Amino acid sequence: MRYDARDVRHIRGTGADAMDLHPEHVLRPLLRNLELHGPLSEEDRRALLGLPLRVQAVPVRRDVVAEGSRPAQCCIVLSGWLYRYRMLRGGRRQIFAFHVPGDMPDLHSLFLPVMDHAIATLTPASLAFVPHAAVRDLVATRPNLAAALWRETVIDAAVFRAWMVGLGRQSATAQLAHMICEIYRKLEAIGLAAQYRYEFPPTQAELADALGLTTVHVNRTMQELKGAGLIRWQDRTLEILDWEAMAARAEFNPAYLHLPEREAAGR
Amino acid sequence: MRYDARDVRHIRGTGADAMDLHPEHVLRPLLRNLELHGPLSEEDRRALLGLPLRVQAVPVRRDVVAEGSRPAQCCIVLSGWLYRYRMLRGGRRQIFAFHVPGDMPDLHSLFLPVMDHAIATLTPASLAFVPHAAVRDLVATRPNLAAALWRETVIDAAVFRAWMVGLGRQSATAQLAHMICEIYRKLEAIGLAAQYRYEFPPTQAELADALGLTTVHVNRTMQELKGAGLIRWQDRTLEILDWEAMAARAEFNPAYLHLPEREAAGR
DNA sequence: CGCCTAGTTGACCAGGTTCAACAACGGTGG
DNA sequence: CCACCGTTGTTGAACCTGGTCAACTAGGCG
Repeated sequence: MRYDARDVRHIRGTGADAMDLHPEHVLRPLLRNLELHGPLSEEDRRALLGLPLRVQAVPVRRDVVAEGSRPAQCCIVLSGWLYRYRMLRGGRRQIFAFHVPGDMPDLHSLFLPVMDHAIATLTPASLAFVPHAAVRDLVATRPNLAAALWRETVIDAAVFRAWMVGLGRQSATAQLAHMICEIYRKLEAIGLAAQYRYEFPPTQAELADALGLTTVHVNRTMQELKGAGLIRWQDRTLEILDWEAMAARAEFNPAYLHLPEREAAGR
Repeated sequence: MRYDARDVRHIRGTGADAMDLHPEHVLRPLLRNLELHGPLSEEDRRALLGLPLRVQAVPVRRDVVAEGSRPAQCCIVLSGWLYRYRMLRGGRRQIFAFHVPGDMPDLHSLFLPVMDHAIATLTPASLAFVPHAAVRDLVATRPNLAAALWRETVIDAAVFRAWMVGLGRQSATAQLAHMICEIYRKLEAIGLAAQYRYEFPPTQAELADALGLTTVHVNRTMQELKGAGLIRWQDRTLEILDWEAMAARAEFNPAYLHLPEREAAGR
């Protein structure tokens, strides 16, 4: 679990594949995310879809935004997974969040000029970049969109708190189970998972840095969950075999994700 | 470090002392906070000061906002310390943040209808409550104020991330040292601390729940810092005797607090 | 005076780490 | 086509940071 700085390269000039196309459907997951909490007006939706985008394919394990940099744009995940992390002395690393399609992992950079952490690709990913100026315009003129985006940043913080509980006060097993439950609910909400199965690309080393554990212990903890018949995990695909038992072990209460009630009518 | 639910009472009807006065100076610390990153226009400032406030004194160790509640107002800390926390089965507790004068600890409730954690007083405190409707009006009509408040929520999240690093990847000593450094810089920025001294009211049990440790270990860790001549702590007053050594031990880099550069001219 | 809270100390214990070796796999180049 | 190598995952054994339990001290306050 030691990392070399060279291990993660920056995307500039490393084979990133720029694309100029701007199909409206690329923002579908983001829209779905923003509208989880109530539909946007047709005007708001048009304003959002009118944002100037630069779509770019980024290979696996590249820094998209470096710690200490001063971004002039925000990125939107179109496909693939990203993660946010910070490196410490001695190669230690803490991962703060995983991001999936529809997320804007550096929306906060609109307000904080200098990045206090980095963002990198966990898988090959397709990203859309929007200039800060354009987003600033949008939120200054469209209060409802501003509210929807603000809410995204605030939910982000709620997820941080949930992870803090795991890091500070839960056993390795509970914490890992919690993460597995959380990711399922998040993916399910935007239509990227169903029937308790989803693609789960992190390596055990990445999981370890998210959970504050070692790879060795993640391995053993994962085996415990498998052995107890709670999950299956092969070929990057995770299946939750016993949701109730997992949720109980994790003390998982999805309130913090602030998703719409699932029994409510509609989507 | 076991807590009884009855240990923290809700403020309603427990001797909270309502006041109707509305002196403008009560918002001084909040204004100072919002203007750390650039002055507000005279109009924005007036709009902020024009918010309808209900000022209330709250005794120590009372829930101000309960987990699961649906706040219809935000609170502003005028004096005293608050903390945000979540309880788990078996009396475990994780504290997410300490809040000092000038903070709005539940600003996020403007967007998240149900509280996923609680807020309580760490010391007797004086709070100002503002109806959500009034804040909503404010941010809908005054984009610059909206941006300043949004930034507050986003800095909150940055502090969560710093704590996650401590919880996940630092030794007890480093983590405690980090917290001591962080609080000093925060208080200093709003003029509540200077010369490396400040009032530090948390008990060791509260520190333990913030750091993900036990009171016993907090006690020993604190003695280690004292023994090494790095800090002094008596009568709720903390003094950092060797800032450089503390910052080194904590790997403290204040960038995440997003405070103005201290060498820059001005205030 | 008595009680409650906060802090302190010691002895023992355990969850998770460290170190080391190895297996499985996929990609690559000769 | 296969040898080679890097990455990822797996296992065992020893170790250590921080937890648990329990007892005790020191204030503060009614």
